[in-house]
Amino acid sequence: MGKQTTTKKKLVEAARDLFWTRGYSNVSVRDIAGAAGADPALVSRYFGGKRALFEATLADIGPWDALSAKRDDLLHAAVASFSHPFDPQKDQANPFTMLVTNVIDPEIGNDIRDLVQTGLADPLAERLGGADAEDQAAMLLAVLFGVALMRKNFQLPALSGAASEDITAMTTCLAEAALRFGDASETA
Amino acid sequence: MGKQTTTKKKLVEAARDLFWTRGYSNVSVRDIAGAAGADPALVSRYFGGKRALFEATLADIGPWDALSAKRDDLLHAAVASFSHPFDPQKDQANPFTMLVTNVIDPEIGNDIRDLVQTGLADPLAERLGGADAEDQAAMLLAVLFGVALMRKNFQLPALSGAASEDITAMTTCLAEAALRFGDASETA
DNA sequence: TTTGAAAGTCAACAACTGTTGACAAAAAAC
DNA sequence: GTTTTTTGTCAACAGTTGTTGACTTTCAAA
Repeated sequence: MGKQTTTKKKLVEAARDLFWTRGYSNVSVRDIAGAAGADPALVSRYFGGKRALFEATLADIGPWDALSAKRDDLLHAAVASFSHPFDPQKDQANPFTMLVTNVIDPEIGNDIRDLVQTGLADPLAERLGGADAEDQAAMLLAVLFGVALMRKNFQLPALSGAASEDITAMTTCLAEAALRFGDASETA
Repeated sequence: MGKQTTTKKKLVEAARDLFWTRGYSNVSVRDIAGAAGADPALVSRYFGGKRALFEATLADIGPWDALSAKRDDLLHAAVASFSHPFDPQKDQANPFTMLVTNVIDPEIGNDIRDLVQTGLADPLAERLGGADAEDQAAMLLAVLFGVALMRKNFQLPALSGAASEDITAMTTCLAEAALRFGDASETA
């Protein structure tokens, strides 16, 4: 178990690859089946439908690992997590980029919003603590998602082509600025 | 002329309202025609097709007004432009939010990328000047688009509900940080 | 070898998409 | 008042979508 690549698993991987980069409603069941070398009918048979296949795509996304980092490494880990692909071997899209690509969708948009709120914004705010934690979390996410948007979606050559260390440095600097808002009375 | 609301103009306004908020491929010609109180066939007849109607939607977007602001007001104008609706009377979506909502689209995505590059990033970099102008422009846009993304697409309550002055202040502060990258030798 | 469940294939369905051509109504030109 | 142009309506088209049911193949258990 776990090592064999069944047709079911092939479908999930093809679905992740396509859904996460092109967006849910821009990918057809036939596209996925074709990429997986399987029959379109198997999607409904195995998962119960297109929607359920997308949710299967989200199943093995763990909690945001940056949240469990030490206080000093929190920013570094957060910035890094936004540029690592989900499966480095297959160079699959980043889960955070996936969120940006699928919020707009009329069918799954609300699920994505919930995911961002309860999986990123809320725990981050709690982790930061303080009176203005919510604002700080929102602005930090704005910086992280903003840079990801420029790179992956708008594909600005200044960021797409640049060395990733430079981008990381600049992003980290902006992220630090985002955490300086509000309470100057940040005590223990 | 210009005052009467012909069916053609109604179609463009309905198309702008829907395309800009829901995204190009998530809106059908019948949706637009229904919202405009017109027949779906008129879209092809008047504009030549769905795609052309979308482009008609972009027609009367002027150049980025922040670029023509004085140096000291540049940031303030830039931040403000990202939160003003296109048509205040109709509370229509913001052109910058429209860009985020439509980059993903397989049909018009490339046009949107071109628009961001040649209409925002390039002129902004030229306006800023200096060796690292491209990086600064990219990071400034990342901040602006990031905050817009949090508000309009992810709809974080921390930003959606907050007083717009507070958001403006925080955004401006981050935008200033984005312009501090690279050349410490910023001379005239 | 026979049985029976699991895995996969194929054609077809209803719903929706953008677009077109034939037609009717209205307005303008003469 | 008649013609002509504009403006709008309607039904239908071909293509794509997700999904279903009937069927065949695979393959392990008896």
